[in-house]
Amino acid sequence: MKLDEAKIKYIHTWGSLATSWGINKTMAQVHALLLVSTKPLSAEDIMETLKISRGNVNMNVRALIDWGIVRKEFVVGERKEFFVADKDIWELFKQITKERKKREIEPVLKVLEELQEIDESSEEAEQFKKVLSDLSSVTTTVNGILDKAIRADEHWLLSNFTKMIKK
Amino acid sequence: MKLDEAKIKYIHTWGSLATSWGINKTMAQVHALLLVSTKPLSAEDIMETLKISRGNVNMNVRALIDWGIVRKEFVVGERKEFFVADKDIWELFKQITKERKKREIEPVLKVLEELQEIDESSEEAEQFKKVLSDLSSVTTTVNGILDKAIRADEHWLLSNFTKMIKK
DNA sequence: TTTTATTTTCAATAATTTTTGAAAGTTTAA
DNA sequence: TTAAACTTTCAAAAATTATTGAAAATAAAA
Repeated sequence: MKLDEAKIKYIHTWGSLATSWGINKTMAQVHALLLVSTKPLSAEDIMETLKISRGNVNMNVRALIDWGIVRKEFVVGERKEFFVADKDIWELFKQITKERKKREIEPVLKVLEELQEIDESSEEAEQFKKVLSDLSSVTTTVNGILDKAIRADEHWLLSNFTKMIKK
Repeated sequence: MKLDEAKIKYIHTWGSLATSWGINKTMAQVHALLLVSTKPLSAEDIMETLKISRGNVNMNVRALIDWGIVRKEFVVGERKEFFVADKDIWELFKQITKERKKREIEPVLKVLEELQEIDESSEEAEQFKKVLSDLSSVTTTVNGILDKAIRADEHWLLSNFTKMIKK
């Protein structure tokens, strides 16, 4: 396979995969494009490569900046803005995990807690409370594990974690 | 809060949350309904409670069965089918993890591998291959951790895992 | 200043995904 | 068999989500 062909294929594949994780396709493609680019790209560059409008580029680039996985970069002698994605994949993984935790797991926990306040003690009410409390318990545990992963360093994850888990 | 009110709130909240994980809202609501129901429910029951059409119930119930988190159950003296969701939340977590791994993580790994076959060795090509190999590496590691989690038992996760991770 | 370059916004439009509901298919009972 | 009870399918409609593009806003240069 030729390099440019592979890059395009990667960008498009990443976009499709994103959909199943509830992530906008174009947002994933913009990130993929920046990730495999050797130099900072302007809004025009992104528009041309992905064949999307200026407004769309603007919205998605800002969403990526908001997620903390893309940043603006100034290029000497250029007035317009350029964008880059950090090439450190472990950092990327940590950042995405951190954001999804905050945006999606923590709100779940909050709702589950609220719901447990039921002033009823029938058999049925108890069963419902048990389901909620089990949901909280598993979610809290997963949340805790992700916290540790975020604080860990790459080497630790890749070697020790795997070994420890094996048991 | 009153029990029925809390159940309805739980069902609706779960539906909204599902959207951000790329899961159909109604599918999540049907599952939530079955999870907090004390008895098996028929298609009619689900239609009435969630105010959705017969076709919609059928599609989503079958999707849930396909995910392995809902099953048919026969009720004596009744001709039609009834459905139940397993109340074991740890099992539910494991089953969902298993399915998402198979449906979403493993295809990513496959694509990443394919893409690495580039017959070019420029500086740029090497950098691209590095990104792909790092993506593979992190994804493989996560996949492995999830494998262990699936094989583990609840008690192990809730106590030991958390302690081990703390280090 | 004023002009020019660039970014942002957002209503309108397009694309995608979900839902409906009626017809076709299947199963059980009479 | 035939009829009734129930389930499945799927094209059309509705709902949701994403995208466009031109106008407004902002920032830098003349």
